[in-house]
Amino acid sequence: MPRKSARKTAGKLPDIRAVAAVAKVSIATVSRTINGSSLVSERLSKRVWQAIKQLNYLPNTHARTLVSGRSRLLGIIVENITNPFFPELIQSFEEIAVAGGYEILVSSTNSDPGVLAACARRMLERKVDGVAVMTFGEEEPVLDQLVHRGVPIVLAEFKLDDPKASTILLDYSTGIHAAIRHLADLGHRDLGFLAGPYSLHSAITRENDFRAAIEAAGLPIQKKWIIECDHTLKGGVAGFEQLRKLATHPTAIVCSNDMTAIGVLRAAYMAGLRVPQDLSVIGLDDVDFAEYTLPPLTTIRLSRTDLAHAAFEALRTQAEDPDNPKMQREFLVSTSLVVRGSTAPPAAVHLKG
Amino acid sequence: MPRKSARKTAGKLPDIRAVAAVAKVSIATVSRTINGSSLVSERLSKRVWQAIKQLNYLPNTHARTLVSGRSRLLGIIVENITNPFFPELIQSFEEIAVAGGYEILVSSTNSDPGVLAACARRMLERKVDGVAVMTFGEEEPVLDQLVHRGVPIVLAEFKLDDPKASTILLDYSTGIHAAIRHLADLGHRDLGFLAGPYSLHSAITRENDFRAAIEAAGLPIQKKWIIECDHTLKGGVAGFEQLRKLATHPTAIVCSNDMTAIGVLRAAYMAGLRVPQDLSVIGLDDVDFAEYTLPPLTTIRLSRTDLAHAAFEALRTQAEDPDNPKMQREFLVSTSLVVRGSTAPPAAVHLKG
DNA sequence: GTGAAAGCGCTAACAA
DNA sequence: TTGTTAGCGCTTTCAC
Repeated sequence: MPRKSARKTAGKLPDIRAVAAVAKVSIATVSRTINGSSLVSERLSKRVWQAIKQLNYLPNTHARTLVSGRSRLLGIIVENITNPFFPELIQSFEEIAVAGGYEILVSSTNSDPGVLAACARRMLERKVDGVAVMTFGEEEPVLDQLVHRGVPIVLAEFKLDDPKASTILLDYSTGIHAAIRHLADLGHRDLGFLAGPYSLHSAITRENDFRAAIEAAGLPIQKKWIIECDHTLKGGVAGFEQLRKLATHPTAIVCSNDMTAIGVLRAAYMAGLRVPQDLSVIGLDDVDFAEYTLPPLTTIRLSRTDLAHAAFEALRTQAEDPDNPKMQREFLVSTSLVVRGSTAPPAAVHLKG
Repeated sequence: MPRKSARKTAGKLPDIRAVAAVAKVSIATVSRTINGSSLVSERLSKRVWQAIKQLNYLPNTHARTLVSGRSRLLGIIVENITNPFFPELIQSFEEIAVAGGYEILVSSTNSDPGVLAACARRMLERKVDGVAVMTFGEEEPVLDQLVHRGVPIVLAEFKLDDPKASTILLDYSTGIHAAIRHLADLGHRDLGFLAGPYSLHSAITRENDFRAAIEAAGLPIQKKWIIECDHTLKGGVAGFEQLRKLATHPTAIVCSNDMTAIGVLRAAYMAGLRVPQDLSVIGLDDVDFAEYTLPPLTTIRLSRTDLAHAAFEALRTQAEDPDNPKMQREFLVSTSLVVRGSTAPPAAVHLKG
């Protein structure tokens, strides 16, 4: 038996040449067929597809990327995959990207700039066609790396003056105003706010919108009732306890995200306070979980699907149509109030326990 | 100005040739330096690293993969990224993989075999060095694709007779026995079990271990108190409601996972039942969340870190040392009981509400 | 419409 | 120890 044949049967995966041989065409025709070029006659195209099926051929993306310069890989960097908001976002992003013919590379930074830089570097090595930076802050140093190499990026809540960078603006204001109005209508006047870590743009924007909404509602702002937390369950517990130590207490607490709110629910329970009778609580995000807390959480919904769509769209247009002069570079995602069981009219007992 | 220089300044990324030119060595030496070959003299190595830094050079992984045949990419396919268990697993897996010089490709199938097949195909195209299939069931059809192409895989709770396939056995038994003993010691005799979907190996194993533990504790098994749910919050609620409709009720419910248990907590609350006074509840997984439910959930811990470690180790050894005859192909991850606030001695009122 | 051939950026075998 | 060179599997001119 000739050597060549022996080697073939020995398990080498079929390549484009093998397909070409079986279909009795050139490798160029195989390539064109796979890539849907209109220049291939139906007759040959049919033969090629048949050969592909017969050999169970899978194109090698690395070879493809090497010559075409496009990897069809999109990076998504999130702040903390352990916060349910992000898996839900990743899930949407993956679905949309895969439907669009892309693969995704996921990284979670835990708000560590070093980790973030390493992620960016790895994504650069993998020649991603774009990166969605969903860290909501601390991204500036990394941006340079990415932008400098001409990789399209999309950021949340942060504008960058570079043609390759897009921004998704989050309109928290609508949802937060609705929340404050809801509370005011219920009769609350004393509102606290458990903020996210100030290192995040989102945390700052949310707090500002809270303050603006309070003023718009004609209510007083109590600075000591605005406390920086860290967007985690534990942080929510800690924030609540800090609030409790004060001489006076709010009758309702708005939280910068759902995790914080769920932490508050827990801490209030431990302190013997009933939600919503003794204390009203509002979250932000509307993670899947929010519907199942005790009591079900009233919260401000931020659609992961919308966010994922905007991120993908921004990246796709940048990657596939980079020279379009009137490309959309700003996207807006809105928020809305979802009323559930954690809000009610205020009672006499305020955080007293 | 010569054309070449103009082109360079025009933004082409530095390649290995550029580094070689700056360092005044051959490209082979650059390659050796990057790959830590011991054959490079310190003098040249230093020059090369300096040139790399100066040019801000990043090796092209696709070119590397193409010639070396190794992508340093590991796939991880999970059942449902929306179940907090999985993000925590992915997080661990990513950390370990990155530390080991690998990148990961994440996919979530939502228990859809079609999606799973598509994932596997995409991973094959990307030439992953291995795949961790953490779907706990329904993986057989896909296995063929992967195994047939010689890609190392690691499965949870499913043995495959192929030299490239490893298995992680989960010892639920220890944790479940401890849980039943805990309940028995508290005085419970009437125990229910909300199972996972029977399409998952894990669900079946867990239920079997529950039955075995009940018998071992000398307690009666009530078949009607064993109900198939689906490992989701909603499923937990539904399972509880089904249980409530029965003529008699268990005083304690063990759940196949934490999501189910949290659903039960929610449903019990809605039904006016107090946990743990009126009903004891035990989960399985010990997701981060479990500590923050109301009341904090007593649960059987399954370490994500251990699981991630085992998966990575299995894949790494298969990828890097495939011919080692005495390679470990079975790994064991254990479970243990974590007692928190959702269990207490039984009261007279049983699920009556 | 189709094919031949030139690389994409890198590793590894072989020479020196 | 270092350099030269032949591809890895594919896309994309450029001829025909």
